[in-house]
Amino acid sequence: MVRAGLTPERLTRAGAELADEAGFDQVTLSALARRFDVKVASLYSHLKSSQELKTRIALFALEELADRVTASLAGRAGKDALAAFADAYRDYAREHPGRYDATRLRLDPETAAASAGVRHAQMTRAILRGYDLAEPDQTHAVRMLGSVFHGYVSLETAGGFSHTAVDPQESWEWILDSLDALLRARATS
Amino acid sequence: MVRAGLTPERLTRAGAELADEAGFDQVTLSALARRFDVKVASLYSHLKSSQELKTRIALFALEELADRVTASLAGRAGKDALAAFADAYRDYAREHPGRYDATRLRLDPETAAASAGVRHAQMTRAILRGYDLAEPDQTHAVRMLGSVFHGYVSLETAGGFSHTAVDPQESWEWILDSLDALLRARATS
DNA sequence: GCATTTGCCTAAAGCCTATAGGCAAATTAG
DNA sequence: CTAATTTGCCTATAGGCTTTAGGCAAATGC
Repeated sequence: MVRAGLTPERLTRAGAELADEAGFDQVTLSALARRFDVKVASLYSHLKSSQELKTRIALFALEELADRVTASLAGRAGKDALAAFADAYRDYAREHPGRYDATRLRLDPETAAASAGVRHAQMTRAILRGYDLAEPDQTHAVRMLGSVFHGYVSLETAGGFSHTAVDPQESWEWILDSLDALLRARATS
Repeated sequence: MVRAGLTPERLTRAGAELADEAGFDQVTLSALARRFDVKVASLYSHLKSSQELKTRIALFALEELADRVTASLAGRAGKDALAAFADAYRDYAREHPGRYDATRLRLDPETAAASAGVRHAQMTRAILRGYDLAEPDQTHAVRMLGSVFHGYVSLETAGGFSHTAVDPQESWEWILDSLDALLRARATS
C-alpha cells in the first residue's frame, strides 16, 4: 500500500484548483478524494471536516490575493494606487473565480481576525492616504471602495454585464475615474 | 389520507421563508417536506428538482423586490429617487436575507431574460434620467450603481462592517451623497 | 356511480459527510 | 538493526439529501 502523501496544505491547494475548475460549491471531500485517488475517509486524518477544508481554501485565497495586491501597490500612490488595487482584485477574480468565491465565505469572527482579511482592510486605508480623508470619512470611503470592487467583480463574473454591448473594461475605467474624482472632491484640505 | 394541498406556489413561498430563517443554502426539499409534514418524494409531483425550487424562489424574490422598488420610486426624481431605490434594496436585504441571497442565484439566460431582473435594469435607468447621462455613460453608471448597492448590502449582511464603530447608516448616506454628486458632475449639459 | 386523474405514499439507488476500528508503512528507540 | 510506536490509508457503517419508480386512495369528471 503506497501512501499518497496527503497534507492539509496539499489538500487545500488542490481544493482551490478544484474550486476554480468546477466552482467553489462543488468542492467536496469526495471530489478531492477522487482527485488524489484515495478513499474519502482517509482525508479525515488531515482535515476535521468539509467545513475546515472550505475555511482553509478561503484563508489561502485571502492570503494569495493580499499578496498580489501588496505587490501591485508597491511604489504607487493616488489614482495609480487606486487602479492597481482595483485591477489586482478584479484580475484575481477572473483568473481564479472559485478562489474569489471562497474569499466571500463567512468566517467566524476569531478566524477572520487572524486572517489576511485584516491586510485587505489595511491596504484599502493605505490607498486612501493619498486622498487625505479625515475620519469618519475614511471609513465611509473604505466601505464604498470595498462595495464597488466586490460588487462589480461579483456581478461581472456572474455574467451580469453580458446583456449590453458596452465593454466592461470601459465601464471599469469610467468607474475608477469617477471614484478618483469623488475622493479628491472629499479631501479635507 | 388527508391531502396536504401542496402547490408550486405554496412551496416556493415556504421556501422563501425557510431561506430567511435558515439561509438560502439550507433550503432543501427535505427541509421543506418536513415543514409540510409530508414525505420528500411527494414534492416531486410539484417541482421537477431541488434546482427548480431554488430558481422559483429566486424569481419570486426578484419580483417582490422589483415591486418594492417600483412603489418606493413613485413620484420621485433625482437624488430622492436614488436614495429611495437604494434604501428599498438595502431594506429588502435586511428584512429578507435569504430571499436577497436567492436573487443572486445564477439563472440561465433564458430564465433571466423573462424575469423581473429586467425591471430592475429598467428602474436603474429610470433613476438616471434625472441625471441626464448620454450613452455609454449611462450604462457605466448603471453598472456602478448596481455594484455599489449590491456590494454594500452584501458586505453589510455578511457582517463585514461590524468591526468598526462607525455607524453603517452614516456610511450609507455618505455614499449616496457621493454618488449623487458624482452623477451630477457627469451630466452632459 | 364509475373511470380517470391527481396527490401523496413506500421502496430503493446514488452521492455526500462523518465516525469507528483495522492493518501496514514509516518513524523512533533501545 | 530490530522492536515498539506512531501515522496514514483502508473497510465498514450510518445518516442525510436528491431523484426515480411504482402503488393506492382521494378528488374530479362524465
